[in-house]
Amino acid sequence: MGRLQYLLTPRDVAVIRSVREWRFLTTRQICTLHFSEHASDNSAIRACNRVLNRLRGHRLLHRLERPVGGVGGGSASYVWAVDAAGDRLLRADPDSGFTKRSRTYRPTPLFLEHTLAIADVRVRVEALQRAGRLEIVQVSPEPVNWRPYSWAGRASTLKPDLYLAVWQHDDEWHRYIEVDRGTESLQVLVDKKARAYEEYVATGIDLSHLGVVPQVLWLVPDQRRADRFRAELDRRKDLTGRL
DNA sequence: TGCTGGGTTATCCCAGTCGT
DNA sequence: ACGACTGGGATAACCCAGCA
Repeated sequence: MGRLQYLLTPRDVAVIRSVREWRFLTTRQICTLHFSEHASDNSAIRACNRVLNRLRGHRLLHRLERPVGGVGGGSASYVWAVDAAGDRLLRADPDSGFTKRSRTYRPTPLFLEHTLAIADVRVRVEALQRAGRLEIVQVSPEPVNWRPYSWAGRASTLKPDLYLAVWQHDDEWHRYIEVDRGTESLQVLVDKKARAYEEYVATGIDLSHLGVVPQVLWLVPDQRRADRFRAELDRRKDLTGRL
């Protein structure tokens, strides 16, 4: 690994770190995050592909089988994960924060879609920052953003999909983000997830640590799902729904 | 159902630039 | 001079929508 380190540019390492941090990223997402300085989108995507294939050649990154389907026509982007050498590289750096070994595995399509959707939120926020619309203060994926807490004498862990703090319009916004792909039943969503948020906020942990109580942002596929989610939330008399 | 056009993305190839 | 990187044209591969 020692020699390989000297063959890598800071951008190479940043790409590997990003992929490890978000578990899976598409070529397009990596391009938006790390190849924004090119003259055109075409140049950026070409440069991105070259770098990704070079990293794949060193077994730093692993490319998943080409996913069939996709939105809006065209072949879907490749999906990337960290390969064995990339994982060793990150763990060799004590400052990277990655200490546990990450094994390459074949994710289920549902898990992959959900993970990529979360990463997509992060990429879109990055694009908004570049456009000068906001300033990212903190963005934390799982498991960094997990919040252990104790409720009614039982130990639990709040597991948001994403934690986001941004500076916008002279105000700092804190949000827990839940990305719903419409695949889980609304009852489960409300009874497990929404209830967990209410319990966690009631402990007052965030208020004492952050000085604020972040709201929960639920991202749903369409308006119909949003309406049904709201109705399901309103049916629970013990949930305030103000989060 | 099969064909066609249009849109998107990946890849190949060549030329130019830059650092060593 | 050489290798690595970058930019851009051309083209292949793939999917979707519309139409007969």
